[in-house]
Amino acid sequence: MAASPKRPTIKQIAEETGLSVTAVSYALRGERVSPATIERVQAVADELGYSADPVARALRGGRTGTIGLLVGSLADFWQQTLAHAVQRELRTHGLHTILADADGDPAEELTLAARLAAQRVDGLLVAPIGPAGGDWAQLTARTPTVTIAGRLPGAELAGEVVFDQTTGVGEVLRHLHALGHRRIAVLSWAVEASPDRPTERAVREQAATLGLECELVPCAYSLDGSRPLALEVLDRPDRPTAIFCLSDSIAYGVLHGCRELGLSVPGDVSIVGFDDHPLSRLVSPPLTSVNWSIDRTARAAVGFLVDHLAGQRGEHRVVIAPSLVVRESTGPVA
Amino acid sequence: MAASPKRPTIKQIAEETGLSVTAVSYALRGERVSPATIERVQAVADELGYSADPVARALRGGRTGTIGLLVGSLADFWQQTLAHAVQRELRTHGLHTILADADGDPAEELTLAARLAAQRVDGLLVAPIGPAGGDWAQLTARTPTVTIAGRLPGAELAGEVVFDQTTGVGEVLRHLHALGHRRIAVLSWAVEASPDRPTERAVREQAATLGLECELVPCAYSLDGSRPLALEVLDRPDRPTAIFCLSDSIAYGVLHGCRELGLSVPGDVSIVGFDDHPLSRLVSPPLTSVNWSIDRTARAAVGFLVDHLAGQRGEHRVVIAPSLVVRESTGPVA
DNA sequence: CTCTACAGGTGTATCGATTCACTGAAACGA
DNA sequence: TCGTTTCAGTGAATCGATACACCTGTAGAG
Repeated sequence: MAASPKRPTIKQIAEETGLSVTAVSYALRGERVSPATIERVQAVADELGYSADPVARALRGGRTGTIGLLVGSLADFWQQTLAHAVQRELRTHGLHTILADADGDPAEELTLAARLAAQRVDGLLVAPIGPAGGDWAQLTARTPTVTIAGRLPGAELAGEVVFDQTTGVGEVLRHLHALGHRRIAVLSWAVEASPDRPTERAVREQAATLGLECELVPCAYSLDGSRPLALEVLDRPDRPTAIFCLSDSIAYGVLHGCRELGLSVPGDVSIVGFDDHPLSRLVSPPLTSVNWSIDRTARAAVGFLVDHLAGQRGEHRVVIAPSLVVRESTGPVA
Repeated sequence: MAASPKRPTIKQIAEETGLSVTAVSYALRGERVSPATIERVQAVADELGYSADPVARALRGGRTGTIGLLVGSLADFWQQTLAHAVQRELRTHGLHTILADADGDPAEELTLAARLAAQRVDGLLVAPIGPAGGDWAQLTARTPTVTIAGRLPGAELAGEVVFDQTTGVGEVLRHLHALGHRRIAVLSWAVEASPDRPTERAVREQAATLGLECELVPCAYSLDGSRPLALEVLDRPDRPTAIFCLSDSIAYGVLHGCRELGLSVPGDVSIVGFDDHPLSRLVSPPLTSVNWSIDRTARAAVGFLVDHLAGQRGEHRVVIAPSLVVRESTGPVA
């Protein structure tokens, strides 16, 4: 093979055209120099297949056209879908994506975000798995940051997409209450990291109001994490009549566990999820869940960032309303 | 808030310690300078919270510790899972990931790969959606590249993870044949882009051998792409008795279509997938599919790249064998 | 006919880290 | 004691693009 030919630089164009590097730089952006020069430079650039080196440009301090996306756990199906939606939305704005995955470890989030910022992303989108630790003040002061369904301690935000989890929890609990359920297990993730998340608080408060007996069970975020837990919970003598999972991924594991135990859903136990992943209508039985429009979420988050980058400082907080989708995994208590 | 304090640089450490920038640079890597100096520099670096700027380092030409991962379509559930597995595997080697998503457009793949390379990734992992267009020779000569289940025209590879699709197709067709199926629709993706992929060729050849009537139907890669197609195929008077989907995502859409039409699976029609996504055992009915171990795939691909970066040029091609997982979506023809 | 303004360029410092070539001093063998 | 090697460290160039300060020739105003 030929010795790897280096990619063309602005310097080569300068030599080719007999101009100075400076002139070429301006010409490529269509500034200051004469139309004739611009055209000549463009021609040579096209011929050489030139494109500006993003690394050099980043070092100098300009825009990189790249946004960092930090997700709490790519093992979660919903966050996978979110990642795709955000990536696609960014692309419509001509922006590229760098994805980092904390893989379920909240302690990693700040580190990874810092790493993304160091790569000179123009902005940061963070969908944390729980209230991350550390102090985000410095980082967010330097890099415009938008959160998606999560809080960052000390952060100064360019935008915020909030899920109205309180209302979502309320709809689920009222739905179960109306079906006659009184003893409910709630599988929640990352509880150790943050025992007092608004979601869990909402569960406790609204359960009390409705007179429900709700037990919060900490759970791993993944399919395989929730299955053994489900087996344990369902094996008890005073088995709950319904299980409310704070993510669809968890619910899938529970469904699997029920199948193993030979329990019928919703005959023996009702199951509710909390993301409404596209596949939730296809699992067996189709999962009752709470939908937060992923498209609206992605569009809002990216919109905030793009506006901020364009210098527009307007409204930068949106609340995504939940909508309970009742399918076949919930039914009246036996 | 305080005016955003810039991140500490090597220069600041130099001033703080009274050393030259050069000395600090060496000290931070523990070379050449005296142990006492190394310790002093380390202390100051820790105090300032210094970490080397990856962009500056990249510009200079060194290793960046970052690998680019290009996937053909993040809309596909299997590729989502792959992305996560690869990301996690890279992390065990201390490597970071930049993810790019061609979003189903094979023409985008080369462009995005070039963009990743321009970001100075140390290596490239490419899971293309089909034989991508363009000439990959230049790019792959500059950046070590490993392919996952796909071919890149003109590429010189650091490694290659191949799926033995021929055998996989054979197992599926023999399974269906044994159940009595003779008229089968095969839903395939990205056919326009590459009508003669090995997979499709295998379908044609082995169908002929077994005496099966196989119709290849081009299909979009996503859930919502395959549903309408399924409706169309299943609505024909000479409806096939089985549908073989060349990805689980496609199969999910078909399952949904069957449900809408009130067709029973596998009573009225058998369905087979081709990735064995983790959720395939949970959909209704559980999907018969072909499994290619994602973990082994990710480990092999990353292994090739890591070895190549370490200068070891050994075996760099592995074939992942398929394993047919028979579940409840296939049954004897009525 | 001079003075000014401006279009159209060029030279050079800069971003942060790395690395080659070099220097001054100590250490060492003969 | 002299010459050489090693140690510890410095200066400057480099990677590619950008932006500020400056320079030159020409056109228009007075």
